[in-house]
Amino acid sequence: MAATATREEALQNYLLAGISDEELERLLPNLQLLSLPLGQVLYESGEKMDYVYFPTTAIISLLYIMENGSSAEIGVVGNDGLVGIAIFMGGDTTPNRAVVQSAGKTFKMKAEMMKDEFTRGGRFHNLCLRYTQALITQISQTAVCNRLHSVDQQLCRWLLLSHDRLPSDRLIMTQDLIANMLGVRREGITHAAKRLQNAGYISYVRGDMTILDREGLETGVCECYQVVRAEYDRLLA
Amino acid sequence: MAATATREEALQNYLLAGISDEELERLLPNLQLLSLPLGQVLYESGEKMDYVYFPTTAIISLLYIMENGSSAEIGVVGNDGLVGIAIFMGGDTTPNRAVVQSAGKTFKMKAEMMKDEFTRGGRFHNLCLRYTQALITQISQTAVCNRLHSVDQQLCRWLLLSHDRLPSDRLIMTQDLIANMLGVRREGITHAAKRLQNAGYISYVRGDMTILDREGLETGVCECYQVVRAEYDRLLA
DNA sequence: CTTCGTCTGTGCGTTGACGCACTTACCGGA
DNA sequence: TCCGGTAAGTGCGTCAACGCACAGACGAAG
Repeated sequence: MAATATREEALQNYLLAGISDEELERLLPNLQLLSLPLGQVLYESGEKMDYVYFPTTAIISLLYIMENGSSAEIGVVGNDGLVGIAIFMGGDTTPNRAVVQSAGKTFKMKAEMMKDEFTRGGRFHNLCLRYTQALITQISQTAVCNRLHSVDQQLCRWLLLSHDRLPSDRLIMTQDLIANMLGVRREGITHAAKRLQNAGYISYVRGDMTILDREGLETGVCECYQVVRAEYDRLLA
Repeated sequence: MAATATREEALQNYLLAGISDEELERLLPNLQLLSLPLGQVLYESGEKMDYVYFPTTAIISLLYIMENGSSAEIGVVGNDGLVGIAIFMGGDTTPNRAVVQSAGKTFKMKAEMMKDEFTRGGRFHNLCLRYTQALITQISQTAVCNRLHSVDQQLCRWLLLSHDRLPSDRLIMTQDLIANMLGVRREGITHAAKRLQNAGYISYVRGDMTILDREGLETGVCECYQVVRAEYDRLLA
């Protein structure tokens, strides 16, 4: 199930690919590769984080769960980043749930090892902070988008954010789950997805969605997507 | 206009109050106290940040401005924190505008000095990161609240967040400005504010609002406020 | 005291999203 | 091959928020 990482595998994660050789050598023996099934919960809200995760092909969704059970996504993490920033930011926990949105592989590393390496300073320290700033932009833009834009636009944004982090064009995900992520009705997603399918941008059957025309999706998205994309490119180049 | 800081003045900002004596001694000669008028812009979106600000009695709002001119607040900063996290996070800029929401005083410090002190590690470094995590929670909860809650609830949240950072119970702010912050219609604020005034929680005339009954406001707010409050208390105790 | 500009209040038609109920379509297992 | 469960489609009434238009109401300047 869990195996020590090779260099090539590790480089699939952009953060691990961006640090110095010396740092990577130190981390490699502590990185375990594992497969995550759809729906698995990595952290529960308020729960102490024992591991930090560096996804390669998996996508992780950060959700806030309301007391009444409804939920809304605040951000998404793929091979562009890491799950568990609270470990090095000093809070140890966050009031969010981290759940696997798309099955795939990820590295995990003990929280203590993460803290040690972060404390050394160096490229790893700086890159983690830059990534955190990019994530802040994503969360901020989610807030703005939730306030000002239609479900149609938000679905486009969500599909594009997912596609950026996906190893292929296929996304295994029911409309019901997407609705929970976006914090809207399932029927709202049905309508929006249907429009996108009629336009030829996507196709789907029973929880199996394929992105057919990325550029088409980009014509339907609000500016929020591009703002986030540009910040990720700028900060993690 | 700008004067070097005394120790007592500096302690009005919680971050400055939380660092070691040695660190504070180093910073004091570089802190300038100044008064900020309502509406002043500290940073423009994408603009290089030359200074970091540690508010004492002023309140700063972080806004995203859409291409079409509409806007939405993503977070608010008072004497509990600092404006300009991008300086030490490594990005130097953010796609947000920082604007004075409530006139008052703040310290400012050169970005280079901020980076130097941050790089030393120590309490200051850790406290800045913990503050950043608290801010992330605030932004996240703004996203959730924008998605799931009514204008009435959001106005209560906004008033409580402001009140927490205010030196008195008075808030100089028109309904039109509040609407721009929350990204809703001015009329929506009129209705919500009227209900709160009828309930005896607030009173206002032409841009001069007074909080009369904090506990009353807390009965009308969603859980988002308490989540953010608890994280600030936990992380910055 | 009057005037002008700004802030607040109100009405009304529109709309996007919601809640609910139900149907249709598809898949896998018995 | 049938059947049960799940995913997706649809209709309809409701509601919160929107856009717009306009009417007070207040305050400072002349």
